[in-house]
Parts: sequence; structure tokens; C-alpha cells
Amino acid sequence: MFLGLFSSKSRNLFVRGLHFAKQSTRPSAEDIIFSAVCVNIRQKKWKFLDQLSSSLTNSLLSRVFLEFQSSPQLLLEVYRRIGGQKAILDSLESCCIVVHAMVDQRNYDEAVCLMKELMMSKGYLSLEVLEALINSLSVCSPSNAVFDALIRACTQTGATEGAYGVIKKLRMENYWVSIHAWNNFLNHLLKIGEVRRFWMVYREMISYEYYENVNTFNLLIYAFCEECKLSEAISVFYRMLKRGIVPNVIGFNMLINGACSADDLDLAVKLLEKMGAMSGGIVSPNAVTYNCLINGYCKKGKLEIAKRILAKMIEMDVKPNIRTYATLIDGYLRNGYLEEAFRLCNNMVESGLIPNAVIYNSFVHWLYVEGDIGGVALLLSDMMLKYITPDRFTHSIIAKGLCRNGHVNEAIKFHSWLVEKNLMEDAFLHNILINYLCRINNTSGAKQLLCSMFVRGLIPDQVTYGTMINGYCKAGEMETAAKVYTDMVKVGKNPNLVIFNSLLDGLCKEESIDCSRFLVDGMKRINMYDAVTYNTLLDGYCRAGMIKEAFELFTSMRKAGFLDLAPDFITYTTLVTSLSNKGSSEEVVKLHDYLVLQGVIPDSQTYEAIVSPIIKDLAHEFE
DNA sequence: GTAGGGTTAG
Repeated sequence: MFLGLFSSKSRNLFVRGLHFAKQSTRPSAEDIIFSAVCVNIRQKKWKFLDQLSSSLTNSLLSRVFLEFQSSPQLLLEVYRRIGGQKAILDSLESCCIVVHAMVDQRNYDEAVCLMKELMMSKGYLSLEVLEALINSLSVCSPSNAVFDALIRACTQTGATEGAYGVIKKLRMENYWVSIHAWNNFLNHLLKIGEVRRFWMVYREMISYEYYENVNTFNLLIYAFCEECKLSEAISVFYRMLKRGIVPNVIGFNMLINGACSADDLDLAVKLLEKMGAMSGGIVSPNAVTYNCLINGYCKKGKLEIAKRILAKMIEMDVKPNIRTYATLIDGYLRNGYLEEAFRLCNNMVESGLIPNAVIYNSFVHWLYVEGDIGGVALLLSDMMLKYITPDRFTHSIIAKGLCRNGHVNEAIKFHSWLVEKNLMEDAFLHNILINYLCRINNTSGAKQLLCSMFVRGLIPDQVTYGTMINGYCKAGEMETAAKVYTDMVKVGKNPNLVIFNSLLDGLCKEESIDCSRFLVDGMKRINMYDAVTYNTLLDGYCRAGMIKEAFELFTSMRKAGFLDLAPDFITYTTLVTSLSNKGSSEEVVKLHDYLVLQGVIPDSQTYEAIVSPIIKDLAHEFE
């Protein structure tokens, strides 16, 4: 039986990796163990393997895996049984034999899963796995699909550079990178919000003379939608048609969702209606299509229309799914219709669907917003009773809910509990806690929390740094804020507009007008500024009593109105407050009239507190 | 491979 192992297919591996060169005609000790192991595996007598597994050598393992290459289920079972043993850890190439076997069986999910384990639990680098895959190619049937699977394993574990490294290396070694692999990587870039890099990689791919397939085109549509470039997205669609590529419902859904998020619901509806015509009768709307529209209308508060779409959906024989209900329920909740939301949830249950964590999360969130702590407690215990596992959203919602209802300490305790139970936590949750700690002037607590993130291997994101910076700015600790800013830049995180605005606000509050101006000039140079920037600086001028400068800035905002910098009700409040403190009622009234003519509407609070009394005063004077 | 729920600025 050993002779079979010397087929041309296997020889390569033996020559390279195994100590088979003893040239002995008598079977070695390893041979004897090998055949015993194989017999026991065939008979599924695991006890023998279990006893032996800690002493299996690399070469023996490779031989065993090769032996069972053509019985992938058995192979997988063997691998799983000895997976925790050190031998497996040392023997990346034998693991790759299993991966190849899975790919040969078209069991890609298992292959991806195995490689994720190699990288996540066993700590191999993507390029090490790649090398081992290439080395074992000669003993396994060559299939490029293993590379696709490796790239998928990388993107699924968030190893962006790992995935890109594999693509680069494959190209260098003259292996073919499939369009699927490129698409997978491009899709990953979009998922993590790297739209700029998406376009770079796309251009790179095109420069190697690849042809886009329908999935690539869909990704282009998605990317343009992310950038709110709807007309470009639609033109991609037509470019695809011209190439003779048959569109699918996914591309349409991306367009429709894009239109919804760009607030163009009319276009979204038009696309839904024209789907058939635009695709030559091939594509018709599915549940996702309707869900996108329902979501669009729910977010706009147009619940009646959302409900009509649900009815239409049923009429067209498209079955509403859990997401349909989740979207509608959230829509009702965010518009204050708690009763309706509960009723809808009941309908859903009656139709045979079981509420999931998303639905519970919506309820919990909005009940917290209403301050209904008792209701939340009931819902959470109901969730536990039904064995619905809370996810990281649930945790964040609870933390934020506790904080917003004034129980910051409870939220911190809740967080400690999560840590203790080793439950999911993420930067998001920390951002909430850091924010609320800062709000109650506990910047040192916030800092501790930030440090604890590093200890537990959680990477603070832009928002974490932004929240810390804002906290220090609000506390008037501008130097510390600046230090956090430098730390952030040091770890390669780019500051964003929110962070600049926070810093600016801090400078304005301490009336460092020169610094503020300097910062704003810098922001303008890199084209990172918005209405908040102007309003903040305006507030700074007013605080410093620089009314002339304030008005000049106000005028320039009017001029720049086309750039989304038109004065808004915050501008209004800032100026009006400042002017009324300085006692010049007539200016206030003039400004008020002007802004109202410009379509700026004061919020009622401002109006009641400031404008209304002044107008009354003036009215008295004229009596 | 598209759809739902949670952070940040005046």
C-alpha cells in the first residue's frame, strides 16, 4: 500500500518535506504508525487517533492528509480532531492539503473557514499561507480557486493589507488573479468605507486588461452611490448594457438604495417602475428592492407611503421578510408611534416570523429615548427568555440608554460586566462611554477608558479620538486636546472635519481669535469646512465682542450660500443672542426679518426666549 | 455581492 504514495502526484512533497530517504526496504517505525492510523481512521476509531495525536509528526500528518484527500469529509473530521494539537500548528503545508481538498470538492466555505483559522487563531500571515498553498499545489490538483478562497479569508477577517499582499504576490509569481478575487477585494474596500482606494484598485485592475463582469459593474454602481453620484451610477448601468452584460436585480437595488439615501425618492420609485423595461424584461423587484424603498420613506417620516409599499409588495407576490418588518417597526418607533410598532411586530409574529436582535434593539433604543426604563427591562428579559442573543448593537444601545437617562455610572458598570463576561465589545461602545464621561467633566475617566482599549486590543477609531479631543476642548484643556490630536496623527489616523470643528470651538471658547482664524484658514486650504465651522467662528467673534467681524463673516456666508454654507438657525441663534446681550434691539429685529426672508427659521426655543420679548418691547415703544 | 438597529461637531 505504500507504493501508492509514490505516484507522481505525491512524489514532490515527499522529496521536499519528508524524511523518507532512509532507502530502507523494511517499513520504518513511521510507516507502521502511518498504516495503523489510516486503518483506524477508515474505521472511524477515534480513540486511537486521540491518544496518538499529540505525538504525530509533521511528515506523518502530511501523509495522512494526502491519503484521505479524496475523502474530504473524513479528512475534515480528522483535521478537526487533531486541530488543536501543536503538530498542526507547525505544519502549515499539511493544513494546506486539507484546504486544497476542500476547494477540490467545491466546499469553498470550509476552505475559507480553515484559512481564517490559520490566520486568526494560529497567527499565520496571509503571505505565509499563500506560500504554503503554492508549495502544496504540486501534490494537490491545481486550482486557482484556492487563491480566491484565501483572498476571501483575508477580507472576511478584515485583513485588507493581507488580501492586497496576496494579490500582488500572485501577480508577481505569474499566477492568475481571477476577476472574482478582484471583485471580492473591491467589495471589501467599499464595505470598510475606503471609496478612494476602491477607485485606485479598480483602475489598477483595468490597467491589467481585465474585463469587468456584472458584479464589478454592480460594485461601480455602489461606489458612485456611496459618493452620492447618482447620474454616474446610472451611466455605469448603461455602459454595462452596451457591453452586452445582462444586469441583475442587485445592481438595480444598489441604484434604488442610492437614490433613497440621496433623498431622491421619486427617482427610486421611477427606477422600481422601469426595472422591467430597462432590463429587457429580465429583472423584476425582489424583497430587497421594496425594503430599500420602505426604508427611504420611513426615514423621511412618510409612514403611510411606506405602508402602501408593503401592501404593494404583498400584492406583487413578493414576501415581506424580517428586514421588511424591522425597517417598518423602526420607522414607526422613530416617529413616535410605539403602539403601531408593537402591533406590527405582533402581525409579524402571526405571519410566522420571529423577532430578532435587530427588532429588539430598535424597541430598546426608542424606549430608552422615551425614558421608559421599565419597558426596556421587560423587553430585555423577554429577549433572554426567547434565547435571542444580544449583539454589539444591543450593548451600545443599553450603554447609551443608561447614559442618556442620567445613569452614567450604571453604564460604566455594565461595561465592566461585559468585560468580565468576555462579551463582545467594540470601539463604538467605548465612544459612547467616553463621550458621556466627558460630558460630566470626567475627562480622566474617559482617558482611562481609552487606555483600557489598547490593553484589550481594541483599536480606537477616528470617533474615539474625536470624542476625546472634543472632551478636552469642552473642558478648556486645549493643550491636552492638542496632544491627543498629535497622538492620533502618529497612529496614522487622519483628522476629519468634526475634529477640526471641535478644536476650533475650543479655541473660540477661550477667545483665542488669532488661533481660530489660523485654523479656519488652514481648514479652507484643505477644503475641509462647513456651516458648523462658520457658525463656530461667528460665535467666537461674538464672544470676543468683535461684532464687525461677525457681520463680515455672516455676509461671506450669505455669498457662499450655494456651498451649503447658507446661514442656518444656529447662525441665527448665535448672532441674535450676541446682539440682544449687547442691547441693540433694532439690529436683532432687522436680522430676524432678514433671516426669515432667507428662509432661515429659528427654533421655537430661541424665538420664545429672545426674539419674542424684544419684538414685544419694540411694540410697546411704538404704542 | 444589494436592504434593517448603535457613536462625534455649533
